[in-house]
Amino acid sequence: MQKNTFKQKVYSLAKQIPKGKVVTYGQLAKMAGSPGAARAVGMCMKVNPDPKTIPCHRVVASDGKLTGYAFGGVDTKKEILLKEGVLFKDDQVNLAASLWKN
DNA sequence: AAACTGACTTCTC
DNA sequence: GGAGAAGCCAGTT
Repeated sequence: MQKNTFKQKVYSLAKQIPKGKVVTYGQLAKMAGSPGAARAVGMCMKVNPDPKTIPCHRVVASDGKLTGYAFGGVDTKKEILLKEGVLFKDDQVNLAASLWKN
């Protein structure tokens, strides 16, 4: 199936996120080909068909804030990112050091 | 096909 | 600086 929908692009990009790095929804949406579709990106993560291959926990808000991730709350998400080697700034991710740049 | 929803972003008060 | 409202995009019902 060659639908190549926005969702598919988002998944492909999410899988390419390197360990110890994070990306914002707006950034991901822009890479997917639709800047401003941050909300759509978030929805794609929610439907996340392969949470094992799609590190949705590496996707954060524009300010590096941990949003969503109902697996246990932002607390669990923060722990995971911390183990990945992501730099944290209190309750936010240090985008200055851990923001993934394609 | 139309309307509503949603893990967002940005502006304004 | 914090809280509230409006806007934009894609998906689901």
